[in-house]
Amino acid sequence: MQKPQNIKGMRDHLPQAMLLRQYIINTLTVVFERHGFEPLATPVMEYAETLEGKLGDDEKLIYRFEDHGGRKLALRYDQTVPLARVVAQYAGQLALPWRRYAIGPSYRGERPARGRYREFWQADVDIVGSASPLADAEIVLVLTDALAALGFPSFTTLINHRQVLGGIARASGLDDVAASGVYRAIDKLDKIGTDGVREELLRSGVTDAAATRILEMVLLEGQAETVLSELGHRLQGDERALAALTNLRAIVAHLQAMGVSPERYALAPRLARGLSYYTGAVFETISSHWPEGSLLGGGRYDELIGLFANRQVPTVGLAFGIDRLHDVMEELGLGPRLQTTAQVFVTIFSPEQMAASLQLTQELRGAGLNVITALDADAGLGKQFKEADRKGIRYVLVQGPDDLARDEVVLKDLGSGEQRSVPRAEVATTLRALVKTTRR
RNA sequence: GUGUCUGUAGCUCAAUGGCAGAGCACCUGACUGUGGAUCAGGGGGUUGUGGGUUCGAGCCCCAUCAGACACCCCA
Repeated sequence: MQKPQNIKGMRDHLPQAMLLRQYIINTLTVVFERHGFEPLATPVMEYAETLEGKLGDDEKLIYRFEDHGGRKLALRYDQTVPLARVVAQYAGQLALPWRRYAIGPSYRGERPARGRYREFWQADVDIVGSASPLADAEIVLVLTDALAALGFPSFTTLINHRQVLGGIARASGLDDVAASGVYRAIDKLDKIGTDGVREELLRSGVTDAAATRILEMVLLEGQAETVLSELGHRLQGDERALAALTNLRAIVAHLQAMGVSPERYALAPRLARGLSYYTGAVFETISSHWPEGSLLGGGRYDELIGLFANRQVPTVGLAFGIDRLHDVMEELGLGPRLQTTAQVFVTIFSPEQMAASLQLTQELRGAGLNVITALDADAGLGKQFKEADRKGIRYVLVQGPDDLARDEVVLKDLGSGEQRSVPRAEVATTLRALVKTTRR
């Protein structure tokens, strides 16, 4: 027999982990739908051609293979390119602007590391068919509400614009080729510090004077308005960069109007982001509890859908990393600590009482409780209590001959060790009240 | 993709190139119409896998698979 083993970078999620993952997914779904986003699902496989030519260097990470008919296929690399395909394919059926969300797995053939897997889940939200900065602001609002709903105590969404980066490169006298090295260098600011970035800039052929100018702009921090006006001074004469600043100013104004706390976002000229399809504003949310990388990232990509459709469809969106959210929440103790789905364990006193126990069980299920029974009518109560305890089920019911005669049920709380007799007719309401206060 | 390290029971780890072990967990029993605690017993291993060196390999060498870390990049 072959040794049971996972494929590199692919993980199993056992029940306890799945319960937290499902909580995350459910919470995100509720928040997304509260903002009117609609669900979309697409296959994990696409024609390789669909995914190629959209990602730049990252394409080497795409899983490619042939099916039995020799078709060249690929596993999706993210949920954004499939969205672009869908928008082009169902153009007549979708009323734009369209807010959609998608939660599912994507695949990248990277070397696995902490918070980085070959199969990973993302929760995407996108607003398709709107170039308004209000759409950009709405995406930031949704992510802020979502992380708050999950209970994150501190996080900051960094906001930048592709044309601010472009302006910084141009102001330093760099062509587009040299610029990509600059973006990569400044994106590492938080990691390698000012001196590290300067070193890397010089190494990629930037002059000392240019490096100083770049660093001056990249290091700008503080109130969004201050950063924007400082950048405005330094990027004077660069039409595209100034337009980007106007755009960012509008986004910030909308965020203020929406009531998003100024602590939750920051203008960050250093934010570069990798995916080559971004054209406008870019976002990334960081948490001090997760120094290794971002919890989510996104931005505006006004040209991607045009690669599939005959027209430009401006779109802005972002993707949560479910696996990273999960890891951080586990470390911080956020979310419910559920061990199992069952809330109540109904014992079977003996074969004679089995029917009564099964009937009680169904009744409780009908009342909306999650209930399991023992499967062995001959097992002693001790064994059944132990099963409930090990499963982490808090409430155990016993219905022996004496209880049946009195039309009562014994309810034991394994958390406190206390037990009491409850009239049979009141068991469901009693349990529902208990479960309501103890759950979560 | 590059580099470094790791892999022994379900888990955490021992074992100088010389008989593969401990603690916890698990199973059975003792005790009450009842879990945790205590006591008594028990089951568990092709040392990730495949080769090689050696009288002899968990230990040394090669390959491979998986994991961790740092680059690279990113969710």
